[in-house]
Amino acid sequence: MVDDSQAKTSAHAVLAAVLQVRGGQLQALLWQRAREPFAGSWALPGGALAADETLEESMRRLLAEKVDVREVSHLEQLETRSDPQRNPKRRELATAYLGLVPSGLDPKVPEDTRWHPIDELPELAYDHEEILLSARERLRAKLSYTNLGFALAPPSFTLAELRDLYAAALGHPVSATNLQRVLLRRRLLEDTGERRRYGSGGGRPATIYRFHSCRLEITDQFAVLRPPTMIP
Amino acid sequence: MVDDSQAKTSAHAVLAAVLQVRGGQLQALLWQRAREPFAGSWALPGGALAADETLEESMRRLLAEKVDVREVSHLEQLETRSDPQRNPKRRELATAYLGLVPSGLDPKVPEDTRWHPIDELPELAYDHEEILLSARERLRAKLSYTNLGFALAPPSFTLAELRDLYAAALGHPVSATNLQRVLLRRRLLEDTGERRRYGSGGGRPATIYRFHSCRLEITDQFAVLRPPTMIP
DNA sequence: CCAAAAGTGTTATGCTTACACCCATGT
DNA sequence: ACATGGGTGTAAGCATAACACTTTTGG
Repeated sequence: MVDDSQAKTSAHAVLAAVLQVRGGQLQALLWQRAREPFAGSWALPGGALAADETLEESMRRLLAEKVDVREVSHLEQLETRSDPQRNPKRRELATAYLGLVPSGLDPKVPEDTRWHPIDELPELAYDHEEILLSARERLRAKLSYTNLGFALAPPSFTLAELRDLYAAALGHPVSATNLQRVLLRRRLLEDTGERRRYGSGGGRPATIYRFHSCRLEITDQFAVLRPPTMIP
Repeated sequence: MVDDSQAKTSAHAVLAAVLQVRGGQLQALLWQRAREPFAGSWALPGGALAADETLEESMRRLLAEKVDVREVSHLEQLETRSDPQRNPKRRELATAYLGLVPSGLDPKVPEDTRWHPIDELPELAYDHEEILLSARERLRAKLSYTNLGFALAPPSFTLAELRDLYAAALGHPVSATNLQRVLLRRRLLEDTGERRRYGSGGGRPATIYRFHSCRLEITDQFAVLRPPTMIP
């Protein structure tokens, strides 16, 4: 039971699926392993949990070696992987996180580290491909029912830009018209009052928006089976 | 200087928030601690992860000491807790699971173990109250957009019975009329062809239904920002 | 015939998509 | 003027909530 004075111990790693929309594609931050096991394969950033850290503190510390942590706009725990075979060298649990970096930033990364479009992944080490794909699922779901878009977008943006971010993350075309209506109705977006002209060629200047809040909020409480309305 | 490539190790526990609707209330399975720390407080069932198990295998093994595991209709990972202070005696990570037991069963449980209505919890040990409440949130959300009801319901049931289960789990009144429409539209329920009469007194015999599937399925793909319909 | 419980019909509402149309700007 | 992209108006579709009404049983 819990009080077994004999504490079982095991190595514990943290891993991050760090995602960013770059060049119109959803991309993941990966580093290439030089040593066995999985030499040559690509891996998620991460490392070992230290003695007096929480998992999230550990994740932020380790991520700092790859990207400027201040540039990570959102970090949330995904799942803890525990297959005894997942690491061929030793028993190791790994807790995976989803990290997001706003579009437009280009953090300096180490030599062995690169962004990879999530649709054309190289050979990945361990169970990292599964983790990456489940991170993408989580992102897609939360884009629909929370304000998580703030974590993909720069501080301010036009609707066309935001539409491209959503389309890249969701993997399907998104209509700027309808995106605007949904996000305004939910009061996720604010008009900054500014306007921006597109590069060359004509066109009406676009309204520049920002997200009203940059903390995760559930904005579309699951519609179904909601409590009865109390207004008589 | 310590070689950092050596794996950090820490004790790892698994914990289950086991929920069941009994007597019209959502209840949680808890056992009362006899020893320090938290002697007298109530705790979630769980224990230490063994060397060659996955977390889920470990969870099922430890749960078997409390309830017949065959009676657990659903088990899913929630979250891994890692606050270094969460266990005052030693550093310990804990991975929490949500377990569900169908209504109507009454598994034999040990002396120190009892069901508690989740609305009137006793003093709980460690961070177990937080875990329990987040388990309830997860259950409530998934009842709305998946077929998870199968895990709360007996093999067959009338709509009035199912309505009571949903109401207990969701914590608000549910209309049998509308529940029927939603679940039939989504093809979650099947008519068994049988009918059942209520105890004494009149009343039309109710149709007996069963869930079409007893594996978790997402039935209400988040409505918003879905891909454009391809039908011209 | 009446009470009780189950189930169906109907309407209203709200959110979303689709698409046509109008607006503002550069060349 | 006209091309280009931004934004609004509007209608249609669909799922759900609310509630009245019908059906089926027992007494």
